[in-house]
Amino acid sequence: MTEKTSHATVDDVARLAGVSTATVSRCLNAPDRVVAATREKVMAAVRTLNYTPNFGAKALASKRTGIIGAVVPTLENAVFAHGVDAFERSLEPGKFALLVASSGYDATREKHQIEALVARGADGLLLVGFDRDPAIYDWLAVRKVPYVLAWSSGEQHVFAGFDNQAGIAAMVRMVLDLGHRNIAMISGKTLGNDRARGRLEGACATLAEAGLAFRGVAEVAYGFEGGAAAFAGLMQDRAITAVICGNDVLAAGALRAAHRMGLRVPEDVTITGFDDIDIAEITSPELTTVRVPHTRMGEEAARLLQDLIAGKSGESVLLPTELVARGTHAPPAGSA
Amino acid sequence: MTEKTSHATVDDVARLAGVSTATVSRCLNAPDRVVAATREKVMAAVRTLNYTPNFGAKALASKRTGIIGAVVPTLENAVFAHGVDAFERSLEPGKFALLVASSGYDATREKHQIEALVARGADGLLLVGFDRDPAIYDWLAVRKVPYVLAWSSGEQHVFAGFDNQAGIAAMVRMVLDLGHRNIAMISGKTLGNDRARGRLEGACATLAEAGLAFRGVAEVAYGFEGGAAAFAGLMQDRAITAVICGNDVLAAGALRAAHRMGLRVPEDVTITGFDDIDIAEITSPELTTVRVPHTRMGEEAARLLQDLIAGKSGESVLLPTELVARGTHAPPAGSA
DNA sequence: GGCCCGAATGAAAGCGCTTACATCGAGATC
DNA sequence: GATCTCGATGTAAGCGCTTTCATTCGGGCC
Repeated sequence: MTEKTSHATVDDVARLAGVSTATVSRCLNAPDRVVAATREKVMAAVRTLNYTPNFGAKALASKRTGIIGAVVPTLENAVFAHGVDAFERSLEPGKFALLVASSGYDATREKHQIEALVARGADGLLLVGFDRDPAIYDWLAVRKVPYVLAWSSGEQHVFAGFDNQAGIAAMVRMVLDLGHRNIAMISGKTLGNDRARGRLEGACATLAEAGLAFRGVAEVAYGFEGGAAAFAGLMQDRAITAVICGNDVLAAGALRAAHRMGLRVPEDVTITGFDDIDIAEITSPELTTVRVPHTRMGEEAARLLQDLIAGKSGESVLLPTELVARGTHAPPAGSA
Repeated sequence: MTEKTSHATVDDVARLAGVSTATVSRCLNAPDRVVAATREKVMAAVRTLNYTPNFGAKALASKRTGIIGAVVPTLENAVFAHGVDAFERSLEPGKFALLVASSGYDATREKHQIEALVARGADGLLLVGFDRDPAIYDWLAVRKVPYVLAWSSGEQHVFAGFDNQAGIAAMVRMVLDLGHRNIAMISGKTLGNDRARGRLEGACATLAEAGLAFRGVAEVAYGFEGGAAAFAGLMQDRAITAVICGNDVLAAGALRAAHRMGLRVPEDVTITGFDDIDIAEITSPELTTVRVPHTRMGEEAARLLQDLIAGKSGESVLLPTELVARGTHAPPAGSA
């Protein structure tokens, strides 16, 4: 039983090892700048005293915390959970740790969260998408906090993302090629959400190229319920033979609604998703969707951000999306 | 354009406001200990200088960081993503932030992560389950880091969780009542995982009470694939009429395997899950499972941990689980 | 009217670490 | 052999904030 309640400090270690505190510090942070024999002594002292550096003191003196912040809309969305998970795994172990905050898709809350993370000394930030008050970017610039944006692509900032417009365009094109002409879309909320907006716009544009327009568009909150309700609403229009969804969760909801309405998928109606998260493989039929490399994106974002923090310049990474044709698409019913 | 590159400090604010640094500090941390007029002056100065307290200095001087750490197996598992999300949302805003680390279900990695979080000055920790090297608990005790365990229940530690054994027992009992006698189980890896072990043991015990034993047990890694493969293997034994799964993901995998094998669920085989995560509602048929209040658990854990950090005593919280009968269960085929 | 009390504020001592700079020696150089 | 060089280590000055203790001042009370 150790009686002492307060922790050992560098001074204690230095005294025990018979060296100066500077040497102790060097042993811990730049071992190669210390001769082997000395290092042994110090490390032995560290072990005996069960010494752990004080975080606050370290941060204060070195002006670095080794903390990286991430603000995502919510971890309940598998897309972000996976991305963040991969991001965290790709952080140099022992050097960086991940501080996570969620905004609940609320711009004001996101701003607070960013401020909170920076207030906690975050060395860098991972943010989702581009849409946000320019003042935030200015504020980050003033404070010299590097950041990487993910799940989108653009020119003004460093990002690790993909092209939402191009991704959905490929899907819409496939649906058109199948022969569908009466198409509807279930989109996520586009306000302040460039991912949802990009997908909606990309889809509209592709349709326009073919001289068409959506037969109906519903913009709903993220979740199975939203997708289900929107689908039921849209299908009042019996002419519709295909429904493009802004993400897999919406599509899964739509699929469930279709089942309940007694509609056969894909015979009666084609339903497509976006993201290719796990659930896309366990619906029946399995979901035709657009694969987004969430894991890879998390990894690239981590690499990028660590580079920026190290003072290197970061080259944005644009990852490819890929059409995954599974079981929820088919030519429209009439086309025999 | 502000030319100054270094940030304002308490001294700058104090000087501008014409007060002492002590007063500035009070204004920021205990506003009611300062007279209104003074507070106004100080706050004005804070605004003009765009002042943000230095995190390291604050942590060093106050011996608190306002950082709470959480180590979960992985965020890819919706169960933990939701729990952590709720936990984070329940942290007193502005006061605490969440540092998340994942262990990948690896005990050694978990230990490193715990150490890393504590090294980063975590004021408290959220951990999953009980199974871990006792040395870790000792280490935390020595360092006086409070922690709360979740997703399990037990006596030796403060927890916010539920009874895995009781939860699965209810399910097994229902399956027995339905008339099934030839039952198998697909369990998650039990090594170092008290949740999986509790479920497996709870199920075995309940069966034993009825004088029965599992007709087969497969222990597989988390994931759809594991569930699917295990199901295919187990069903070599054509006598089996019901398969209890340790969690919903395994069950969804099993369900997919059943579809592919041409088995009808629930007519040919009953499949049950555990957790009641989102996917339980979008499989078809929808999954019969055991609901675990993940969100509530995250909230309770946050409350509990914040109490502990504040020096209050924490009363563990045992949350109830609930059987959710949906579409994947039925009496065995022969029982007409 | 003098005294005491408490609220508001100030002075200054750290908190534990990093790091620029100084120092010390031993080998290299001529 | 004296001087120079450079690597290893020590010295000590902060980093920016919180907090204890002291001080001041305006009333209330006898």
